[in-house]
Order: sequence, then C-alpha cells, then structure tokens
Amino acid sequence: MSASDQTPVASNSVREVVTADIERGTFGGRVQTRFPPEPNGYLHIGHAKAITVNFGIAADFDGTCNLRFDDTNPDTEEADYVDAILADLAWLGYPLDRAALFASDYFEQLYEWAELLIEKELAYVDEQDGETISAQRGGYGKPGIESPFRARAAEENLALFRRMRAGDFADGSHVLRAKIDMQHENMQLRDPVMYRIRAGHHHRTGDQWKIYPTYDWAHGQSDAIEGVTHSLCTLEFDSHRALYDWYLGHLPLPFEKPCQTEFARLELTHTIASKRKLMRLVDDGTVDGWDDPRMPTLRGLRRRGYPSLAIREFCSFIGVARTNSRHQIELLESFVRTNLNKVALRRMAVLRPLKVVITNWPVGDDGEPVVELMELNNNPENADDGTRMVAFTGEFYIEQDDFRAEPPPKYYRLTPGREVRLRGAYFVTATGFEADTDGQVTEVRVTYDPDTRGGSSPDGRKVKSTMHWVSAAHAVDGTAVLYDRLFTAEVPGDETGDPFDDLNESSREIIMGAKLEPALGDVEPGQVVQFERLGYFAADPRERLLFHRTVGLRDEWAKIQRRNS
RNA sequence: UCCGGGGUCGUCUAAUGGUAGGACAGCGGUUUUUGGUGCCGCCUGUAGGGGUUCGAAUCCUCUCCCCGGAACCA
Repeated sequence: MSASDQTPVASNSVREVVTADIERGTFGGRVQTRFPPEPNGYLHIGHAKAITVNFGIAADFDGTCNLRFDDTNPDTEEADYVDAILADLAWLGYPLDRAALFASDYFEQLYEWAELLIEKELAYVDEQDGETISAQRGGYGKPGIESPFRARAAEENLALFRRMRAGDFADGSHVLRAKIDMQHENMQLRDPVMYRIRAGHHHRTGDQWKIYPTYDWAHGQSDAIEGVTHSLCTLEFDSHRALYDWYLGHLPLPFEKPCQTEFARLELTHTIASKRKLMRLVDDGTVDGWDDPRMPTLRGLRRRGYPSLAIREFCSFIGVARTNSRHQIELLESFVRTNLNKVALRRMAVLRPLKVVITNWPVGDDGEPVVELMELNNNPENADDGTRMVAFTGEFYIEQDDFRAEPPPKYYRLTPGREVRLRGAYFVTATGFEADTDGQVTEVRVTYDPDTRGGSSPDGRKVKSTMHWVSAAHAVDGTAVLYDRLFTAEVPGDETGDPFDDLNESSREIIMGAKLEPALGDVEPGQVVQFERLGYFAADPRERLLFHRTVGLRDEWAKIQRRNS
C-alpha cells in the first residue's frame, strides 16, 4: 500500500488539545484557527504544514480558519508579498471562506488597549536605547534590572506615549514596555517592548502611524479580535505563551480568551527554509529566483511540477507533534511519485540520443523508408487516458545508456547479438555499431522482426528489456533540466554551521538537444508528464519544449550500478 | 548557567496501564510491453538506571542526551 492511500493518523498533539476543549465546552464547542504569515517573503514547504494544520484542524471540527497577515513591521513588509502569498495559498488548494485579514487593521484597537495598560500602570515609556534595555534584561539564570523610567506616573507615560504616536520623537528614542517582572525566569516576561517608533512607510497604513506594535503585543490581541479559539504556532513560541496569556488577561476581550498551542515546525533533509537564507540563494544567483525549481518555496515546487495535492497529503500524513524532527525529503518525493503515477500521461523522450538504424527496414513505393503509426498507451494506470499514435521508421534514437558494446553484469538492455523490445513497436536485435576514435558509440545497427509489431512476438519468446525510442525523422528538439538536491548534507550546515558550505555545485544539469516525440510539443504549460523510464517532467510555464524534471522514477539499475561501484 | 519543551525501527509517526503497529528508506521475491507501477515477504526500535504493578513506551524517581528562550524580528 502506498503512503498516500493510508488514512491520516487518527490523532495528533493539537487535535488532542482541541478535543479536550470541546469536551470541556471551553469555547462553546467553537473552533477557529488562523494562518498568520508575515508578508515579507514567499511561502515555502514549511508554511504548507502550518497551513495544513490550521485549515485541517478547523475542517476536522467544523470550524473556520482565516488568513491574517501579521504586518506589524513596515521595514520589511511589502504589498507584493501579500499578493504572492494569496496566489500560493490558492494554488496549494485552500480557498478562503473569508477575505484576508490584516493585523494592521487592528492598530487603533491595539493602541487603545495600550493606553488602557498604561492607565492600569502595567506599561511605561522607556527612553533608553535598545542596547541598554537589552543589557538590563539580564541573562539565563541572572535577573535583570529595572529601567530608571519604570516607576513613571501613568499620566506622564500617557502623555509621552501620545507624543510617540504623534511623531514627536526619533526612531529608537522611546519604546512602550509592559511592566511585568525584571526577575522573571522567563525572559519574555522581563518588561517586553510593546511599541517601537518607526519612520517607515507601511504597505497598508502608509504614513499614518509612527509607532508599530511588536509581534507579541499584536498577535494574541489580533487573535482575540478575530474570535480565534486556538492559536497554533511553532515550538519556538512556547516561551511566549506566558506573555500571550498575560496581555490577554489584562484586557477586556470581545470573545473568550484564545489559547496558544505549539507544534513542531516542518524540517526536511537537504533543505533550508529560513527566509533570510533563501533570500541569499536568490541574491547570490545560486538559483534563478524564488520560483527556481530547486527552491523549497511553493512557487519553486509548483514550477518543479510537484502537485499541490501531493504536498497536502504529505503534510497531513506526517502528523503534528511536539518532537523536533526532520523528515527525509524522500518521503515527500514518494508522495509526488504516487500522485503523478496516477495522473501523468506517458510520453517518450530521449535525453542523450544515440542513433539506431534498422538495416532490414522496408522502403515504400516512393523509394522512402516506410513510416508506420504505432499505438501507444497514454497511461497504463488509467485506461481512460486512452492511446496515441506515434510514428516509427527505420532510424530512431535511444538513450546512450541503453546500448553497451560490452555489457556489464545484469545489464538487460541492447548489446550486440541481443534482442530487446522497442516500446509499442518491434523487437530488434543489435547486429553492429560504429564508434569514434575515443571508443564512444556513435551509431547502432539492428535488424527488426516484422512479426513483432506492437511489441509482442507470435511465438511467445521473451526479451529482457523494453526501451523507449523516438523516431529520428519525427523527433522534436527540446531541453530537459535535471535537478539534484540543493544541499549535499542531510542537515545543511551541520558540520560547519554554515549551510552554504554544503551547497551542491551540480544541483542542476541542463540537457539541450533532447529528442522528443512530437506530442510533447502540445503539452500545456505547467503540465507534468512522465518521460517513460526517465521520470516525471513539468513543462515550463513560459518556455515551450523546456521540461523540468520533477522527480525521477525509482531506478533499480542505478541501484545495481551503485552497489557494484 | 536559569527556565521551558522533547527523546519509540536508519527517518518519521502510532500505541494514552494489556500482542510495540504503519509509512518512507533498505533487502529479497513476484507480476509487468517502463529495471516504473502493483503484490508478497524480510529487516531494524521504546536513551539509561532504579521503583510501583499480575502487567509499563505509557505512572513515579534519578541520570544522560537533544532543541528552544536574553530583537525596538516574526
């Protein structure tokens, strides 16, 4: 049974929490989650898990999940990213049942709540610089010390805070801090910053605001405003939960207080997902852009030909736990293969062509070699995909790998004196070959058996292998791009600390002059087909006759060769 | 160093006091007009020590190991 046929795991750590809440009646049985990306980069495979978890939990409990852009930092965020995220989310296959929301829409409410905390003497304006504040915070096992501005009267804080909003102060000169506990063992609770002054232009509020809320001050409150019940986030926010609860506990909320629950983020072998590092790959020119097929971005995976369904199935299959883990990329690839095997049309393409000539091929009345139309199956996994006619004549191409003058052990393919099947065409037997001065085979001569038309012999004799081919006279030239992992190490940077030390220098191989069967000229942009015996290939969205290898087929012969070497 | 979170086959993930199961990977077989697919089989695991119990991956306890936390990032 293949992975994707498995029923999803029956339980996971988040589902248990939600189930318990429902049994307890905590939110009146209501379940609402949210996916909160920051619009400062493109979505990647890690986000796909977060999306699957949030939308999945909502669906499982008949609840809702909204998209909220966590746009609290004008310095890094851009409207372009908002559009890209919306597009990627739609491609992944999670339609929004409600328009996208923005944390920036709550800036006024957040501001009012901040004034409320000041009035309750739970927040104060600090005039020290960042370095000083950081130093005063103390360290692990070492208590912090209180700011000299901590004891300021509420009225003074209020006046100062209003002037911060009005733009009376320079960037970095003042912050609003929550007054919690500078001795607290959880550093997050040592008077965290709620507001900082930023002169930047915000992608939605423009220049209206001079002060911007920090993540912690914005996130839980945004959840509360939206009526979120379960705020699901990754493990590194675990220590922020106390702060999340502290803020919410001091505010008059329109709904019941949401609760934060953490789960492990998705990590994959041979892959990095940090936005900063992905950005570096783009900036360095290591990859061609955010949609380079080697990128773990959703747009990269899409261009590579990964079906969004395979990504979703993978994400549900791996489950949700609190264990730090790193999944092998092979598992994702197995979902891609399983998925594509069912839907990808079969086509023939020869990547590294070797010319073969049939010496007993008939010539027609016009003096030209006869051309026959052979009927080939479009997909043995799906009869509904039907068949197609493919032209065959006395000269065609096979892969260079498919002929050996001197066959190694276990080699089943064409070799002098051996008979093999050309898929859907004829049995041929190699009778000779030409080689250049380097010993490189340049042409193979074969004879064919006219009684084996279609690929089966009337006398029932067997051949060891079936090979793909493309008629020389009918071939269309195209380009195939082969990809390997971007990083050679399972955990990039594990050895040296710098993932870029593990960059795979040959992660891409461009093969021009591939010989394609003519039907490959009609493939829709983005469509994925199987090149028989070679792998799944996605037609480039823009350039015709350019194919990206999504993933190779499992390759028994390659394994044998690896073992023998 | 303090606080928090974790540790089940190679990698993930189930088992919530009652037969340690599944997937991927690997290995072998079988089917096959893709050395693909399918099917069958094999392989390997509860971090360690004590305890509670008829019975422990699960509860208690000590130890070890890993991850996260000291942005005016999220």
